[in-house]
Order: sequence, then C-alpha cells, then structure tokens
Amino acid sequence: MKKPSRPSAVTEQRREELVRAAFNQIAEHGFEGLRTRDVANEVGVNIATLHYYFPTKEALIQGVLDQAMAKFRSTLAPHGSPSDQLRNHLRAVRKLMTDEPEVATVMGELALRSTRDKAIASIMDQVYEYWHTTMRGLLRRAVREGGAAPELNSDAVASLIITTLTAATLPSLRNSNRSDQALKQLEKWLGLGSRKVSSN
Amino acid sequence: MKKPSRPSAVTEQRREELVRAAFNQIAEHGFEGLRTRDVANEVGVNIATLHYYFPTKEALIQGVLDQAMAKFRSTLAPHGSPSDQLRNHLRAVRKLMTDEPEVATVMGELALRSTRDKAIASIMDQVYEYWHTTMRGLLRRAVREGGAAPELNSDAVASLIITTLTAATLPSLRNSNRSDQALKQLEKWLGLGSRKVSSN
Amino acid sequence: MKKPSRPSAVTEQRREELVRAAFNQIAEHGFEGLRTRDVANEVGVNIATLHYYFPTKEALIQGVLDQAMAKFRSTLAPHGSPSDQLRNHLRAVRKLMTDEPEVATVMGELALRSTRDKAIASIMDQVYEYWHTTMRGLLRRAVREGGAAPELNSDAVASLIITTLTAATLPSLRNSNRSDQALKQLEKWLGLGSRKVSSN
Amino acid sequence: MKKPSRPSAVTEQRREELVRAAFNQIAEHGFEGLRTRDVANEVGVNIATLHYYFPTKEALIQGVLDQAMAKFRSTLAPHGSPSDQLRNHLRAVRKLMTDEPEVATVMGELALRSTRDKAIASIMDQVYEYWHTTMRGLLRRAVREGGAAPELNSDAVASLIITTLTAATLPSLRNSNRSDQALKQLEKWLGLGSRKVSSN
DNA sequence: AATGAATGAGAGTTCATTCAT
DNA sequence: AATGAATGAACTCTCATTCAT
Repeated sequence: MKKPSRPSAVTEQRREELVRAAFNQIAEHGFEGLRTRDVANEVGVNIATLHYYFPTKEALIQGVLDQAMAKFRSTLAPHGSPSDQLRNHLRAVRKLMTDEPEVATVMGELALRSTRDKAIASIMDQVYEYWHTTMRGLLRRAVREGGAAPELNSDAVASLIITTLTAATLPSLRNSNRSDQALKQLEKWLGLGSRKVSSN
Repeated sequence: MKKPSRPSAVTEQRREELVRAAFNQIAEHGFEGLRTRDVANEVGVNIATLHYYFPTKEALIQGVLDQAMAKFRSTLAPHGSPSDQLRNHLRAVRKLMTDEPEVATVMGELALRSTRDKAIASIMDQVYEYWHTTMRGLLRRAVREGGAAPELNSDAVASLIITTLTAATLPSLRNSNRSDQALKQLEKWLGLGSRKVSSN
Repeated sequence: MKKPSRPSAVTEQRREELVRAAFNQIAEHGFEGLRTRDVANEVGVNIATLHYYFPTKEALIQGVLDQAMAKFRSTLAPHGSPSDQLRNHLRAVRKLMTDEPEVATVMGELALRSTRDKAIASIMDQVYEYWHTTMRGLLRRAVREGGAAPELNSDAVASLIITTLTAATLPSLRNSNRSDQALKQLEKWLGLGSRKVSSN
Repeated sequence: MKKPSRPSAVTEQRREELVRAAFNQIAEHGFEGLRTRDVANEVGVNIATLHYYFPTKEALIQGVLDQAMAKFRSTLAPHGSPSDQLRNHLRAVRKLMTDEPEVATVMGELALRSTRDKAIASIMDQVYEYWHTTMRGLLRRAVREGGAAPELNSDAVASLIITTLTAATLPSLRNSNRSDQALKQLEKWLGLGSRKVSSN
C-alpha cells in the first residue's frame, strides 16, 4: 500500500536548509550550544517540523557531518600536473579556511566529538584515509615528474601535509598568521614554492 | 558572593580535587557532556559544596584552564643545548600526548571553546605567543651553534613546529600514526634527526 | 466539518478497517498507549486520511465502543431452552475470553474509561441494563421450566453472573485459572452443571 | 565518603505526599491522564522536586502500586472466628469500595496496566496468590468449625469470592447496585448470610 | 479520497544554581 | 565547610490536528 516515496525535491531542500542552519549553529556555539529550537528558528519552521525531517538531534548532526565531508572531498578535485594539484590543494584548503572559517570550526568540533562518537569517528577515519592516499599518490608522481624535491618519503610527508592543514582548523592557529606561515614553509621544503602552474 | 576569604591549605586542596575531576570529565565527555554534578560525585562531595568553591560552572572551567596551561608551560623547561632542547621538547610533547591523551583532548576542547570564549582565547593566545617566542629563540640559537639546518626561517619554522604539535592533540590524527610520522619528518628537515638525547 | 455526505460502501469499509486497527492498538497498548498514527499505519494509510474518516481521536474511540458493544450483544443471541441458553451464554462468554482475549482487554479499558467519559458510561450502562434484563428473564424461565435451582432470587443471581463474567475480563484473573474455577462453581450453584448442550 | 543516608523523616513524608497525589490523579484521570506536572502541583512543589524524589514517572507509579497493595493487604487483618473473618472481609472490601471508590478505580487501572507492565503484573500476582490462599484457608476452617456450608469446594469458592470482589472495582458494576446484590447472593450461598458475629 | 508537510501545545526529564541548616 | 532539598528555565521529543494540493 505505502509506496516508499523517494525524497521529493521539496523534502530534500528542507533537509538541506536545516543542515545548513545546524552547521551555522555549531559554528557559532559549538556542539555544546547546539539547540534544535535555534536551528528550527533559523530556518523559520516549527521545532516539530525539524523532527519531521530528522527524528533525533543525532540524525541532524549526522546530516551536518555528511554535508561537511562532501564539501571537503570536493576540495581534492584533480586538475593539472601532480605538483600543480598539490599546490592547488594546499591553497584551496588555505583559502577555504580563510573565506569560510566556520567550516574549520565545525570540522574541529566534529573531530573532537569523534572521540566519543563512533559513527563520526568512522566517517572521519575514512575521509582521512582517502586524503592520505590521495596526497601520497600526488607526491610520488610529483617527484617522478620532477615537480617536487626528490628525496622525500611520500608517506611521512603526506602525514605532515595533512597534519598542518588540519591544524589550520584550530582557532588558536587560524587567528594568528602562524598557520599561514607554517603552510608556506611546508611548500618551500616540498620544493613547490616558486613554481608557477605549469602547462604540463 | 561567598568567597573563601583566605585560601587555607584545605580549601586549596579541595579546589584542586574539583579541578582535577572537572578535567577528567571534560577529557571523557567534552564540554558538551560536562555536568557539575558528575564532577562533584567524582570527588565525593555534594553539588552544593562544589558551588561553595566555584560559584559558577564557568569559574570551574577557568580553574581547569589555569591548571592545563600551567602543566603545559612546564613542558618547556630548558635543559641542555638549544638543539637538544628542541629535540627534547618535540619528544616531551609527543610523550605527553601518548602517555596522557586526556591532556590533548582537553587542550583541544579548550582550543575550540576559545572561539566563543574571550577569556579562554586570551589565555591561549598568551600561551601560544610564549611558545612561539621560545621556539623561535631556540631555533636561532640552534642554527648559530650549528645544531640545526642553517637555511631555515626561524619564524616560519617555529610556526610549523607549533602547528604540527598542536595537530597531534586532535583525535583523528592522534589515533592513526600520522601525527608521529609528521613529527619525524619535521625533525629530519630540521636536521635534528640523527642526534641522540644528550645527558640531560 | 467535512463529513462524508452519504457513507458509500468504500467509505464504510475504510471506517471499519480503522476501527479494527484502533481496537487492536487498544488491546495491545491500552488507551494510555493509543496513538492515531499507529492506527493509521496499521491500516496503511496516512494519518490525515484517518482524520478524514474520524475528525477526532474521540470519534475513533467512539467507533471502537460501538463495534465492541455490537460484538458483545451478538453473544446474547437466544437458542434452545432457557437453561440451555444460560449455559450456552456462560460458555460463549468464557470461550470469547479465551479465544479473543483482546476483546476482554478492550472491554476492561472501556469500563475504566467510563468513569471519566459520560458517553462511554451511558452506552455501557445500557448494555449492562440489557444484559441484566436478559439474564433475569432467562433465570426466571429456567426456574419455571425446572431447568435451574428453584430457590434463587433471579435479580441477585443475574447480578452475580454478570459480575463473575465481567471479572473474567480483568488480566489478574484471566491469566490464572481463577476465573474459570469461579464460573464452574457458579454453574454448579445454579444447578446447570450436569446438563449437556442440547441440540442447538 | 558519601554515606548512603537512610531516608529521613522529611524525605519519607514528601514521598508519601507525592504518591498520594499521584494516586488521586490516577483515580481522577486514569493512567491515560496522569501528568507529572499535575502531581507536583497538587503537592505544591516544583516539577523538578518530584524528580528529586522519583527519578522517573515509572518510579512514581511503582510507589503508587506499593502503597495500594499495602492498603489492600491490611484489609485481610484476622479477627474472630474463620466465618466471622470471611464475613468481615467481604464487608470490609465492600465498605472500602463504597467509602473510597478511588481505591477501586486505581486498582482497576493497575490491573489493566499489568497486561503491559511486567513489574506490576508480578506484584499483583503475588497479592492475588496471597489473597487466594488466605480465602481458601478461611473457608476450610469455617466449614470444619460448622460456620459455613459444608459441601463447598474451597478452592473454587475462593476463586468466586475473589472474582466477585474484584469485579466490584469496575465502575459499570460499582455504580449500579449489582455488585452489592452479587455479594449478598454470594454470602447467602456460603451460608454466612444470617449469622451474627459469634463469640467463638 | 488521500497525502505530505507543517504546527501548537505540551510531555517527561535535566541541570546549574540557591538556601536554610 | 558541607549538605539535603528545592527550583526556574530550558531541553529534546511527541502527538493530535490542519491544510494546500
């Protein structure tokens, strides 16, 4: 009798609105200050409507996680030579942190929460795994093609890149220019610093 | 209103117990899950007793912050040559994160909270400022004395060190071995890699 | 406001489905746990559809009451000699309670609710009145025809029969064999015990 | 450190007040209409105070159950000869139902709820078991001492007594005089009807 | 005839905080 | 210095009901 109706366009839109609002609330008040009522208010709907789309607060948070991870993955889009891609990636992340600092805050909140929330931990681990693999691959090819310093251990360097970029999400580093300085120093050591986007 | 007029030894001890318990609770459940009642229970006193020592929850958190910062500052204690100190510092922080991961968790929680809490932000900024200055000084002297790679820009490298060590507090990096790999790569580039820990 | 102008066959069928589902839900969860959404789900229709047929929850309950009373009245259908009818009635009620214990549960729920709900109270009073009259009539005729113990006060005995049968609806008695024992003892005192069910 | 403090007199009194209020609310509105806030209001305390004494609504209901069962058990207090005790018991229950009809209502509510609540079911089963045993014992001794009709099967008759008295809790029977009639007829058959309280 | 989306009013429960003792 | 009792405010979640389509 009941057709398991596929999410309509309207439904999907409302869900996105709510996730976006939850995202904003987390960015502004942290998980500590996340109130479903505030989320509903920001979208301009009744609290019961929120629960119509997300049965529990946890489900809503899961929605935020999914969206954040999707956004991050899009940062890794491949364009140009490996060394270009590396350079671009570092810059894209740096730009993201500067232009949308809320992304950084929410990523940080999610990272901390993953200590206590297996579901979040598992997804973040996957993303980090994927990130690491991508970085390592780019580094290897960059070295082979002569676009990066030849002596580096791609595995360890991938870790250092990830570490440095991740730290850029923390407010104590983000607000000073330390995180920027660190990234520039890293590019220098990688041998990426002076090169322009090659046509290769 | 009621404030213990002159902190007796007993009073000071109770306050410390409570701060320690609060620290543990934050490490385990985050600020999100910090309940004054749980703190009081852990110490074995009534909730009203907690409020006798710390009039508000915020005051208790401030106590945790103070204690954490003091603990961290002690990690920077100077011993040996500059390059030894550098090496030792990296190792000490790494060891701290391994042996007492709760310190890392709480630092992370405090870092995130500083986005919203000016008092925390201000104190953490001070600590980072002090940390940065110390690192930069060590690097300059290490280069001068030939204990580290000569070409490095001490300001940027200090930032990279701090960044990398800070990232080690985040669970997504701490639980994999990425943060360790990153630190080793960093030591290598610093030219600290091969030396042994000198006789303290 | 909106009321299906002339109950078509389809409309009537839907109403019955819904009442049956509500009946099941009350049997399983009591009035305390009766949720219109569960009723709608059991039938496989939208909650708004339920409200199309029954404007309020109370209207739905009224429907359940009507159906339950109709079902019960049918148990009093007259067949055979008065003493046979008596015997058959006792057995029919006993069988009903055994075969469809939900009927008992719902009757019990309705009985309790009648304390607070005048509409239910009035209908149940009518039904009990009718039941009592029927029983008393049967008893008188049974005595007159020699099918039952002659000395009994038909009014009081009718009350005792009704009382005993009604008690059989309560779970504390239904689940033990006490209610069965009681009924048998009652039949014995009525002098109905040894006779067989006559040819329908 | 923490002494598991035995309930103080004040605490016990508050708990009783709350249970009594809950009892009243159930009598008036049934479990269906039991609201913790109304209970708290009736006692004149904040809703949070109620939860200080009873962590959950269920715990409060359990309190009501305990109190009701204790009250009932006291009805079975032994005085006089077995046949006197029997007679007195029937009258005491009848009086209880007349004087405090709320007791009947609440017992009925509990009985119905026991279908779905194992904890309640278990306790009511115990009480019924005890009741049955007591009745059967009284009957046997009453027969032996010549205070009751000799031919009766004490087990079945005990069941009938219990059944009849229990049914007296249901509003449809209580409000008419049917339940009274039934009890009188029962006493008559038991051979208890005409006797005075003997000095035996 | 039927539904997806939305809601107001309230439910039980939690928590930092207070106060008399 | 310490506590049991109490509370106001807020929280997440639920539910009968409505309405445009």
